[in-house]
Amino acid sequence: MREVRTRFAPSPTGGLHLGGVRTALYSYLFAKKHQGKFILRIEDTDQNRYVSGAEQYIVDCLAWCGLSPDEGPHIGGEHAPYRQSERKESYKQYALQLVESGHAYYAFDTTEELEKMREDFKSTQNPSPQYDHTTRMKMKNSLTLTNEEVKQLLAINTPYVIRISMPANETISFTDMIRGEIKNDSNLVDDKVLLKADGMPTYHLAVVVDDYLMKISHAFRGEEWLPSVPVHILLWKYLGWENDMPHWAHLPLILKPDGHGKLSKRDGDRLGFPVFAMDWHDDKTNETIKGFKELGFLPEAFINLLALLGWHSGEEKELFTKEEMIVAFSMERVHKGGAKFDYEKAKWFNHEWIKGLPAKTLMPSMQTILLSADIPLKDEPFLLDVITLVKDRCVFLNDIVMQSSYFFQAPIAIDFDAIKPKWADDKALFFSELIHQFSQLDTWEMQGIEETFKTLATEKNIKVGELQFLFRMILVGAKFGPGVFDIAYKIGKEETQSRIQYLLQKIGTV
RNA sequence: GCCGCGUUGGUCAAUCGGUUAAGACGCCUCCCUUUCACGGAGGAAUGACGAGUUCGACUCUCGUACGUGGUACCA
Repeated sequence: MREVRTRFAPSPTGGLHLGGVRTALYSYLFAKKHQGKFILRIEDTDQNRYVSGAEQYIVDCLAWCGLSPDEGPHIGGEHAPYRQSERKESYKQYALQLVESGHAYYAFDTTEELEKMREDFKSTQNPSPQYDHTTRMKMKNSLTLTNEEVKQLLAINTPYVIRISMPANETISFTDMIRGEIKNDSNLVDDKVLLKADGMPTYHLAVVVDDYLMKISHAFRGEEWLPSVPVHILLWKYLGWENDMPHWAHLPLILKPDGHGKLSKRDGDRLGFPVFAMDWHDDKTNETIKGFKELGFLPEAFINLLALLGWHSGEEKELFTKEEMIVAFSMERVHKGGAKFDYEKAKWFNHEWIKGLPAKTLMPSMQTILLSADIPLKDEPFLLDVITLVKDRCVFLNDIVMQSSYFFQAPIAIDFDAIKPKWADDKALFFSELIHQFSQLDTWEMQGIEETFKTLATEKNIKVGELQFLFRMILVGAKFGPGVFDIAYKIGKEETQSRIQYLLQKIGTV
């Protein structure tokens, strides 16, 4: 069996969305499962849609997800270059080879002439006429022109494209790894442009040539490519590479959670969740579109949730590390139907991952987040303890700010509305007495704090629970966080006393 | 319009001819906790429709409906 080589071949036109990352992920998992190589190829054949910075962004996203390619434009490899714009010259010879063998032809039609043809042949039965076996003989191309005329046009540098000549009455079939045998009628496929007027290949030519040259064994891509497979199959055949053709797999689409359609880049803002792996800044509109990374997703959770969107191991397990996925993954278990993206489930994956990872692993990223939120951090052992205490309450990494800031500074806002109904003179007395009793403590240990608190409550004949609630409001300022005695212990005796003192003063004035 | 692909609870999904049709997310109830979570125990909710094959169909076949993709010198 030949070496497994998969590729991820995005166009650098903007942010990398969920579907793209998933295609990369499946390609990566499949390659790694079979001890193969995962290649990144940049398909920048469309000059008009090219966006500078997008390529580096793609590389960064893959790195963040832990899907680093074995070969690619930024690292090289034996089949370099990996950027199609840099391979421009090599495509033309193949296009010419096809003209030579009669499987392709020159077409000189202008945009206007093409539009006119579409207009002329338009009917209710056929609202979108194609450049195909029914119309090609009415157009301006090397099939309708004499050899002399063609030579003439070429000699005076008339712009031209090279189109594939789709055969009539052929059934083109192939086996898709996910969907099984798929048949297409060649009559229904148009004469796709292979080489554009600017000399660049279209996707159709480029993908075949590069997959061949780069020895790709398995080609995965989105389901939207299914209709053009016949063109690609024929190209492999006409170029004489049939035996080297990769195994195809067309991945199901990721759909919008509401309404209908393929999940698009614009759905993010509209529906309030990210669709890009990382923040994407659009220079044209000067807008930044939020990414999963910046929103506080762990890369482990991100690829985990993506993997399960269209693939299922067959077991009940849902949480997978990348290594586990490599072992469990198989193309046979990828679904045929599209999946609607569910952000709630995505959050659940992240929450599970945060709960599952040790505080130490989480610390670097959480530290960065806290620092950028201007939280006055203490030493690392202290931070580590705090993270251990609160991480289970964080759905996003960024939640650490809200969940832990009161460990580092007195609460900025106190929910007095929640306190007042429960406040009374005996409570005030209790807390001022508590400050005093805490002062008597030789050591500041959790057990001692709790005992002191409860003994005093019993003495004063006040329900412990009620006092604990108030104590929480004093220390945290709101109704959340871990056990109050944990918090008091962690922030220290002085700070605890000072927060009680502060409230005692404040409560009289509000 | 035509062509391709698809269709199990609201969502992700198991099942590969015989089950009370798993499990997860979300939702609801209760327990734990006078906080927010976590955790625990329960609950509601499903085979698009119609034929056919078969002793038996969610599973196979066909049709219909619906969804989705394509129908570019974009990928």
